[in-house]
Amino acid sequence: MSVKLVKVATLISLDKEFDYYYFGDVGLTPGVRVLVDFNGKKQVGIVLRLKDYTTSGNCVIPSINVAGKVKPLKPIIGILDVSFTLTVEQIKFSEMLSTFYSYPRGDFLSMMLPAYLKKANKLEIQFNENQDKKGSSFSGEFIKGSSFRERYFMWKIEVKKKLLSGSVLICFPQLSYLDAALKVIKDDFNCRIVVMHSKKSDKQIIQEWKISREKTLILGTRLSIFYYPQDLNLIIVEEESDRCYFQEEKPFYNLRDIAIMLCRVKGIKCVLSGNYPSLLVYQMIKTNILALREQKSPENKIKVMKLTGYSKGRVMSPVLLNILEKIIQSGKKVVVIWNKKGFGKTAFCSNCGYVFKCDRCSSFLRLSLKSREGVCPHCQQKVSIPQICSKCNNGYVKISGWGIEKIESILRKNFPEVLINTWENRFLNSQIVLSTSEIVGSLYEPEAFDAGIVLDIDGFLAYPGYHVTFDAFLYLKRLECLFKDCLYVLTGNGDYYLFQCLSGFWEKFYQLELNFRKELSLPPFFEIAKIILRSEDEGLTLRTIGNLRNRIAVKNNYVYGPFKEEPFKLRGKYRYSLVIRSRKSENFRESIKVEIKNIRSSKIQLAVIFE
DNA sequence: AGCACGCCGACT
DNA sequence: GTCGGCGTGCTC
Repeated sequence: MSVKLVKVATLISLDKEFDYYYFGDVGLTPGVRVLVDFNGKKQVGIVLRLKDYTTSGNCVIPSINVAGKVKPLKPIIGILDVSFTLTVEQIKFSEMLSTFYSYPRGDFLSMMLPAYLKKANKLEIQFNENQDKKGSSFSGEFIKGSSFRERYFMWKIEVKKKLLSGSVLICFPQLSYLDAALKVIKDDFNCRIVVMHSKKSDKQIIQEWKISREKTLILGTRLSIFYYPQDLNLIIVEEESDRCYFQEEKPFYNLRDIAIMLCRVKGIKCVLSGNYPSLLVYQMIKTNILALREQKSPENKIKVMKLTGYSKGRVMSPVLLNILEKIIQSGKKVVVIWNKKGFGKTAFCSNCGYVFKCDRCSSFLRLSLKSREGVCPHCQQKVSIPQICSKCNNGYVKISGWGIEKIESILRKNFPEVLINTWENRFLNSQIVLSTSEIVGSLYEPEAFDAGIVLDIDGFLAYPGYHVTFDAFLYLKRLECLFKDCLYVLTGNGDYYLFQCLSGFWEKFYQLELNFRKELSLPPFFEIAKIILRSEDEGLTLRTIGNLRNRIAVKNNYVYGPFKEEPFKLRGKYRYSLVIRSRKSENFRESIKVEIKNIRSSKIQLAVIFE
């Protein structure tokens, strides 16, 4: 029996490894979870490496030198795995991620373990050998198709082939997409299918983790990549351009980047799939890092309707009514898209001007005229809207602005014979349906609507931020796929370059947008970090972000803010943001992370968006 | 991540 | 004087 020196990684936010000792030869290999006494507490750690301990002098208890002092080592308290939890490759990969994102390895190891395995629970699975399968070589491609079904038929054969000798991971940006896709996919495969996402309980996740260690088709959201099995053979990233793939909380990763990195490590294929690529992926296509496989889209379905004169700025314009009239007369069905639920935008007292709001958030309520009630879209809190103002007891409460219910009621007056409903209350035979942008998620699989009319794209474009134009392009292009005949886009800014690029050769828009980004020193040519601090104490938040701003401004000339983040108050927390711009450099992200490390007050929460 | 230690301002 | 918030450093 020999004494082993065991190098252990903790699951806390640290890169350091700690030494423990262990008497014996069996049961310990890299990747095994062990229980150790860490800082007086029992903690789960991962064995990184083992060494034979050679006694120096006549010490019986193994010890090490820490800063010149000899410290006795603590023993490994227990071994939690029958074989191992992480493979050697996975440990190495956590180190790669740690380097790439300049964030401690412990955070990535922690992502790789299901919650159940982070606690001192035994894992009784016997894995054969800790040897990772490697593919022959990395390759990447972008598959461009207008609907999920279309893209699916382009990569389905590949998935079937790869499943014969390993596992395949298909990632989705949101749960609703995953659910819709599962319906399409599930009957085509007779292998094991596992679904992985954060809405599942810890118990469900560990269950799925256990059965997905080999030859499994895994469908999941962004976290699922951290649970990849060692026989992973192919990764598909659906709707690669979706912003949901970026995690705004530490350790700040983007699933698309990790997917490509992992495929490189394993020498397997990575398929990015989507309606349109992100700007970054477009550049990767242009530089031949990714191949492009494109389903030639059918004829263009977007019609830009310029609003001028009387119609400009109006929701109920003659242009809208004319289009509806034509569609209804031809016996077709149409969806009108307006991005505000409820009856109106604000409820306020016509006497004292008091605006009714949720007391935890500063955003607009979803206002119902019938129940005279407002529901907060963020925290679901209900606010009653009285007839007479409850603040001044003297003045009618008015509901102003436009919501889909108001549009619905006015259209009913204009088209009394037509069946008009909101999206939630639609019937199979509804002729006009009023919907918010929720239609994009729920109609991942197109339904039987002939036409769509987008009413509020000008409102969308008015939102501050350099990427609204690009986002609007992706949004309209996604909507375009949902309708059989036509998508009408009503705008008062018909000369804006976005509207010139919605039909014809799609790369034209990418070229123009990239030119603007280059001229204005914006991503993907420059880097941007947006830091958002939030806490219940507004003064503290502002002070902290002010200090942060000053510290960053010493080294970086391009610091903007603090800004009030919209919504400013969210679930009782006040939000301020900073925007930092920098030339592309290796250490930009790292320098930001160094600065935000100091914000560790339990009161203040932090989000960072890197672009 | 927690937790201890130590510094500095507010307050009976 | 001392209580407590919070910045800093450490964990084998």
